[in-house]
Amino acid sequence: MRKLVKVFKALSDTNRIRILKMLEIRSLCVCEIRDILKLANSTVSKHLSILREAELILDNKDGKWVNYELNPSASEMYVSDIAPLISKWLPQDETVQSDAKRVQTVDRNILCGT
Amino acid sequence: MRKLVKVFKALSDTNRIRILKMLEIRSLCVCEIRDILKLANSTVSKHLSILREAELILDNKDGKWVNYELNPSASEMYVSDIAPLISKWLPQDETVQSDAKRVQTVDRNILCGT
DNA sequence: TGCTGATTTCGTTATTTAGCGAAATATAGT
DNA sequence: ACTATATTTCGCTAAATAACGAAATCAGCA
Repeated sequence: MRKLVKVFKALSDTNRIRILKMLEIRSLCVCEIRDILKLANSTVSKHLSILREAELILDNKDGKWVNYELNPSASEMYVSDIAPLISKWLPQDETVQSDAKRVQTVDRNILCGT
Repeated sequence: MRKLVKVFKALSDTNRIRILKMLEIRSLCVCEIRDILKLANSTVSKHLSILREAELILDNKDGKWVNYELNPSASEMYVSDIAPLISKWLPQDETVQSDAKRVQTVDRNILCGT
């Protein structure tokens, strides 16, 4: 029960839903997400830790970057069960669609180091 | 998106999950739920209004009682999509099981009027 | 080692939420 | 109309949450 509620809490925030939808496209680092969501780094990092605590995503260190990706383990709920539902319930959400475009073009090497 | 987040928020509370699981068994009034959850009437009423706002449940007036039931409309997410997932993710949760027993025996005519 | 840059943690603030009891509302029966 | 009772609304408090900036951490590189 505790786990279930933790997952739903993780899902009950617009920015975290946007992050999950973006990670469906490809894995991203904190500063790429920060640039798209227009939030402070620390805020994005907190959202990511909430999603990680709920075991919805994984983090992979790659040098100075941390790549976040959807948790692919079959035993986890999100990818197998929830993600299709969110897609079903969010048909053509404008924000999600514009985020998706940004994900295609965003480049961590240009973004960061500001 | 707003609707989606509202549904997840409604689902991200242990007492509200318990209420939904109980309503899968039969419709209940506020005081029956209050007796099982051991919360104040006003608190239960608030939880029910959150679930109703998310369109997960419906209320039917029946004299002085208000019967709450799962929203059966096929277009609504909970019954068709979420409820099966919760059942899958909450196999044999102790609290849910003991709530289910209480639902069988609880009687509004005895409970209320204290 | 020391520097730079990406990320996380810490401390703070404003908002939201869960809970309660008391007061208000609504309905059934006298 | 009056009373009893089920439910909702209101006002409040305590705890949780989202956001930020500053400070700390961590990895690569000179």
